Amino acid sequence: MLGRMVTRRRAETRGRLLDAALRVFADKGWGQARIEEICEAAGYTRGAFYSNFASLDELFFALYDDRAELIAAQLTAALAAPDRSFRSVIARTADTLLLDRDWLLIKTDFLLHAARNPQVAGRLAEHRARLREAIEQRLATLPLDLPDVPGTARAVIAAYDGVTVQLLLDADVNAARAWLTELLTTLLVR
Amino acid sequence: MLGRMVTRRRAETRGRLLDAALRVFADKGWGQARIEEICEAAGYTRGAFYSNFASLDELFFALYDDRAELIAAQLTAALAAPDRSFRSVIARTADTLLLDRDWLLIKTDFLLHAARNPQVAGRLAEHRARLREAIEQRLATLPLDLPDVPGTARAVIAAYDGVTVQLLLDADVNAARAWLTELLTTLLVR
DNA sequence: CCACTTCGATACACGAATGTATCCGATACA
DNA sequence: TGTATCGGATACATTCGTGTATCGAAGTGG
Repeated sequence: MLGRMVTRRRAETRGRLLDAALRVFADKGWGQARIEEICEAAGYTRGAFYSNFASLDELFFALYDDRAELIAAQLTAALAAPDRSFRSVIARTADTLLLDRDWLLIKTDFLLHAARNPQVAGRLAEHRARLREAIEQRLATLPLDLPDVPGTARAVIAAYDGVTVQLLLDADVNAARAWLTELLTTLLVR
Repeated sequence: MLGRMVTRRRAETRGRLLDAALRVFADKGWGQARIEEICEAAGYTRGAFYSNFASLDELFFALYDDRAELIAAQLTAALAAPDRSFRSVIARTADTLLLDRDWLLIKTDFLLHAARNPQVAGRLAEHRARLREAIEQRLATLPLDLPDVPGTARAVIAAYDGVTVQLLLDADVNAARAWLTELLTTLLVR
């Protein structure tokens, strides 16, 4: 299994499994997702799964890492773009962070797992640190004269997490974005 | 099973099962908690369980309702007590809301379940509505001259949810309380 | 104090999900 | 195009958790 050559067919299968897993995990939750269900959603049988992953956890971790990477890149890009006002920074940040409810579901599953397994928590902490750092750097460049940039960055993340809960419950992405925008404005403009 | 007489022994068993379930659910999570493990933690076998509950879900819902009731009562009491300053209101609110990390773990499990099952969401919405209402009423009596009381109440809840995530990750209750206090102060005093 | 009820323990049957071993078709490469 | 390797399907054994049926003991009321 080590140093295995990655053929085109193999990469294709792996990709389809990951895509299907995203849907199944979002739908059923990590704990209730079944290997067979993911395979079925991807159009394979369990043979394909065990040929590509050792366990469901391995698949979940791979999926989480992929997406976390993607989100971090998107946020960094959104923050790096030039802006007229910091209000537009806020708006774009809110849009970027609240793109995908499925991802929030999976992320929350992962959060719970991390909360119960300290060794898993590291992966999540790393991801959050990246986001926080990107936010801190952007905050420092805003014409806001903030007394406590790290604290403000943490407040931004807390607001994000708080609005995430709201979005998970009412599934209204637009309302959540407006709400996050309002919260961030309150936190930053005072 | 309907209209069953509740003997002392029965109430005792049910109570022990609920206590044990709280620990097991907090430890393993709803999806991974096994009936047998709960019975073992309570000092019974599965016979006792099936004599008192029809399913694990029924037990979980009973547990959730009990605790939600308790928390709501605690918060209402904390908010009702007379205070010199609103800063002390904030501090006591923060203390009340962040008493018990186990409860936060279970509540988050429930949140995820509600996010995926609209019919379950009602229970949670009801609980949250009670908390929000208690907060709104208290906010109205504070000498703060808030322009948007309902909005501020929602912001308070968002801050609570945001800090909850932080507490789940680093398990530092004192830090979380200080942090929530700071956030609430920022939101209210401006 | 005895008969009767209830509660929880034990034993059993069943179903679901997993992981592995094996096989065959597909794919890459000479 | 022939051949060797790889990838996924299939079948099987096994484990784990559930739910039910039954039994004995503790508790209850007359």
